[in-house]
Amino acid sequence: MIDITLPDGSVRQFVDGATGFDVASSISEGLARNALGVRVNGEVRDLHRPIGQNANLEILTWNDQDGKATFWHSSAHLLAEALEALYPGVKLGIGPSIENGFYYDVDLGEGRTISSEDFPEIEKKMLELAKKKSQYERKEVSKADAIAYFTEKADPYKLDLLERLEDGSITFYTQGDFTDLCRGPHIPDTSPIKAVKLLNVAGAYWRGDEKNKQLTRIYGITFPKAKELTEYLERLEEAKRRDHRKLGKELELFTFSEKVGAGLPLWLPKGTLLRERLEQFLRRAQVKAGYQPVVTPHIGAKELYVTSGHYEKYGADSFQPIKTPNPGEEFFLKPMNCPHHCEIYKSKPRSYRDLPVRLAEFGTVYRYEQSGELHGLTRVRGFTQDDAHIFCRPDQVKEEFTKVIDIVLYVLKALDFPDFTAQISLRDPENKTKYIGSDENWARAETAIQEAAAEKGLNTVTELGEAAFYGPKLDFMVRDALGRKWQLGTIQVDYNLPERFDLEYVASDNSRQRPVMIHRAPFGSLERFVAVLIEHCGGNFPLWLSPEQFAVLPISEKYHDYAQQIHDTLVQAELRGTVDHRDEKIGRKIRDAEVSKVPYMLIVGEKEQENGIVSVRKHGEGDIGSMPIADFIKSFQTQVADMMDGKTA
RNA sequence: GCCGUUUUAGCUCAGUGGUAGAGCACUUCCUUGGUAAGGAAGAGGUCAUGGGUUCAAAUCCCAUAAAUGGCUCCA
Repeated sequence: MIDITLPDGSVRQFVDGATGFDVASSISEGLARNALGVRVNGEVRDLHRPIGQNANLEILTWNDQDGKATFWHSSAHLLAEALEALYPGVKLGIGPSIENGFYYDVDLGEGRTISSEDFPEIEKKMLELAKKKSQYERKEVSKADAIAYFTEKADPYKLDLLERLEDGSITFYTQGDFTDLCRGPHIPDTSPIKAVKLLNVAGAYWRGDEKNKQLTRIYGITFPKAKELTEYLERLEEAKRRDHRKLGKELELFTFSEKVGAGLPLWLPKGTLLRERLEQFLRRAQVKAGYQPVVTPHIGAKELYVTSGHYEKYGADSFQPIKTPNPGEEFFLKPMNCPHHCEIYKSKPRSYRDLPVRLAEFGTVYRYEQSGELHGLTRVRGFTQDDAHIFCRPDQVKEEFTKVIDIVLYVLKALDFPDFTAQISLRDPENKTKYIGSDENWARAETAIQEAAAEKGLNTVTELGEAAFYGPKLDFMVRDALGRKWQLGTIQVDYNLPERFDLEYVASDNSRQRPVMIHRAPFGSLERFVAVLIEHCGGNFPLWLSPEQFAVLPISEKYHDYAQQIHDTLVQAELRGTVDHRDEKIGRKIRDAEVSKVPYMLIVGEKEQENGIVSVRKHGEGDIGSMPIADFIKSFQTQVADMMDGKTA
């Protein structure tokens, strides 16, 4: 008999050959029906594989991320089965599950292609195969047998994979007429796959190496219920509607010009208002947190980057040097602000009493990103970091880290990103030599980060080996309104630059000590942040950020003077907005203001002019009644203050 | 950077080897209208750029650029 411990802590006994399915059945018939797999002591396995030992066991269903992954991985096999049926001789690469769905890399052979026009036929085939309720059967095979099988099948990619696998660890999975080399696990049979949608076809190199042959990658997603597929497709549509590239154009926030150059955004007046509001917001918070604003040039002499080490590492892949009439003199566009800030630190001797020194700059930097990487505002070649560098003593790292976390949390709250996690990136403990800085300092900083994050109650994920070579870091990953993940703010400890720039402070014992440097950017970059914000709020910005907070809409030109008067009063109260002077009917003016997502429309005609009031219409909600202008201002300001948590106007 | 796709008016997009199209936006006029599109007229294009094939190219071919979906990359 084996003892099975369930997630609620209860322990049940089963016969030796018992499977996850038996455990699920003993709990409830419904659970057994919906079970897709099991997690045995943390390892995801097939539902029908004997457990074979005492274990902590969890039944995985569609509601579990690992359950979904298993479902999608099994769907990838189903796709492969369908492709083999429809495209005889197709060679298969790999077919994993991904965050939303799965893909399979295939080699169709010379002259054959698949396009989205072929999807319906493949989808139909998949559904037809799924209905057969074929079991996914696991079989352990010897390496020799496996090689024989795929040699027979003439599948070079599977043979390539097999070369790297050890005998004794090889398993095959078979469903219907299809057998694949696969570690598993899989769902019990194909029947729960009820809704299938192939999404995309793209090229991908075998093993991600461009020297290898390019395979056709087919992306798809499946669901146990047709309704869920419909909802998923609706979410994709919504994401398209919210695409910052589309909204950026429609709301006149930013543009690109081929003449100016790829990846170099031009901020339009409304986008600039938005961006400046964000800057101002953070600048105020930073002043309160003891930061000192600085300004540094957009270029730096080559020597600066030789010292920082960036010349050696990135020089050849960057924008190339700017030459001067003076032979041999070279400047680089700055790819980051840190070296300049190091030089500011060095501008005078620093005492331990002076630390921490916190230098902040909205610094515009230029990086020559690969042409295929450019994407709207999220990946550009010129962008502005909300950068700051904190130079502190090693014993201050934790406190400084905590304070930076406070700023990031403040930003996320004010901008309405309630759902986020923090990723702590530490050294790879197996490979300490590839990192710069003393073991002691690393240990200290890593502990400091973990403690600071824990004390702030952050929901964290720790990744070993993800640290930069120069120090550990903490990245904030937000989830937007559509549930997509974005990396935004970052906090990084740096032991490298203080060393390279020979930064020092005089300690209490008059010795020279090395400060620790902390890089941090709560937004990451203004470009990227604005892009994420646009998609998060679908262009309906928080009131305090909205480039155009109100539009005064006169009923006819007889009320233009009164409308202008209202506008001027609001501008005096530091609200931003316009008067719609066009010779159009009120319905038209309202429609246009709604489309451009203006939060408040103030309609003025005879009635308003006589009584000295405005009729207020709220975006997306409609008429909310008439009031004196002072009342409107007051309610407006209260709303803004609430959003900012009363800390900033 | 690599592979695929795309590029026609300010925007969104039709279109065909033989005189360049629509809707919206824009300009002017009519209309002075009360909570999501009033009417009419007009103006606007080297069909991304450069080559080639052809009697004839926006259309077919090649190159370049940019955008886009992926891959690789991201100090």
